[in-house]
Amino acid sequence: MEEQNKKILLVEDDPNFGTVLKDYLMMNDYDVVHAKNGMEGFEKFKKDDYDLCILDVMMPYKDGFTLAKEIREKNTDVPIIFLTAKAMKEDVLKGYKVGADDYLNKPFDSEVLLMKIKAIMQRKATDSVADSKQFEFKIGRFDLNSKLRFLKFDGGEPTKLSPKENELLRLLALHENDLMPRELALTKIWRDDNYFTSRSMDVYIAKLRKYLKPDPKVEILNIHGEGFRLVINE
Amino acid sequence: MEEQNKKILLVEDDPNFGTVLKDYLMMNDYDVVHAKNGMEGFEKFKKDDYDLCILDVMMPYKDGFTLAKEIREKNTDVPIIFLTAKAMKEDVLKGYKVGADDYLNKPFDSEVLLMKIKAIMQRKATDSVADSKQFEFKIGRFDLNSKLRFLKFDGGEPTKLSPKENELLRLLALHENDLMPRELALTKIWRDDNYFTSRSMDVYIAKLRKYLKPDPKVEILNIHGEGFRLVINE
DNA sequence: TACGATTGTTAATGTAAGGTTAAACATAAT
DNA sequence: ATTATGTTTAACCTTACATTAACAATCGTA
Repeated sequence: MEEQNKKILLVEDDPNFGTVLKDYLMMNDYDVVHAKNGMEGFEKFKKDDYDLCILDVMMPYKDGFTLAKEIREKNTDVPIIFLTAKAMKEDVLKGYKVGADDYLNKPFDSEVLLMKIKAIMQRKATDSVADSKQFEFKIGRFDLNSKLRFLKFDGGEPTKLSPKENELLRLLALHENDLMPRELALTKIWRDDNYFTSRSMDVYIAKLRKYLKPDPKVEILNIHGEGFRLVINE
Repeated sequence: MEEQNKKILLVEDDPNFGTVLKDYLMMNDYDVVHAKNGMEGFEKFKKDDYDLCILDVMMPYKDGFTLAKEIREKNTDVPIIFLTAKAMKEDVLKGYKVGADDYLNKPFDSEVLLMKIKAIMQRKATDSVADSKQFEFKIGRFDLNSKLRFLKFDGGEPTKLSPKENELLRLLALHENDLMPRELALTKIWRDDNYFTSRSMDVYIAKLRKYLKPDPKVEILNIHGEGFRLVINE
């Protein structure tokens, strides 16, 4: 069987540098789509599935961080590498907050980039495959479609879920009847674990409980100090 | 209950820098073990489980890469961050080859390190492997699920247990029919052995006895001055 | 058997975590 | 700009938990 090449979305406004980098990556057996700015980058991202995004931070109209945020709203898993002009601390911190997997200061050594890409791809490969491609769940009399972000009761009219509602319910469903640790949701969905994100999560738990009320057999239980449990009673 | 802190192995030969870094990490709620060289680092690594290793590259006797290799032989999963004196390409490449998750050039911003650590831990949190069997016990007609913290009698409605109740009953179950020394529970659960914690433990023993009353064959006996015994009579 | 030390048990207290609602804030859509 | 949508923060209340105190019962042994 032939290995499908990994797909990379490269968003870089400098046409020369962008082209060179694209060619270099393609020489190393990656499929590369090159977008010249943030707008275009987002359009291309929506149109296809990528294994990795490489985003320049400094771009006109829409900078890399803003783009990353938009990408994260569509897809919480895709790895992101930032290219920054200089090692600004602010940039780095902002990058990690948006969920960067790595960042690189320009100019950088292309071999180093290659290694970083390899390391990240490897990480993704070893990440539990189980939760990566699961987007449809049966929750008692509900059907959750996590890709389209809606929840159907008895096959009736779907309720639309917000991104956070959706992610949280999906995480709970992935751990059905089992503990879903607070920390897991906070690091995966909120990307930060502090008092406020924790309270925010509680608010979302309350919202989900409301959505799930129509089926009395479905409950979200709390395990004090640990997390929550989505239980389907028989 | 108190969150279990993440454990970090820090191997850094510069005593000043090492101590400062250790303190900084500990201030940010990580448990840090500081080894002063590669040898010591490997010894410490073998003796305990760590969530992350931070290795200085430049060290006498055994450099960071060699150490990383040895660590990788024992454990293919633990994340490793390298600290390098300068951004030498060779180092960076070598680091990734050994399976580094990230690397940082000295001097670096401590906040950046913190973000990197968070990002890595977050990645690992995804794995969430549940070794269920260590958490389930049969105690006479009871079933204790120590992960979800509940106790079922004859498969009926589960009783919720508090963290301390749960831990204590679990310890007793681990020593079923055998002595569970006071001191063990106090050091493992209360992390302190004094008059008050001891009294607190007695209170919890009383609570457990109440929970276990439905099955007359199950008792918690006291061994004066020694500890307690969870007995299942035939 | 008498006394101090240990254990059994219940209740009171203080603090932390969680439940819920609404307002404030932020951002995207129109 | 205005509206709609999504998220965070604030506020207030309830529940859960651990500790401590108080007092009774029991043990071990002098």
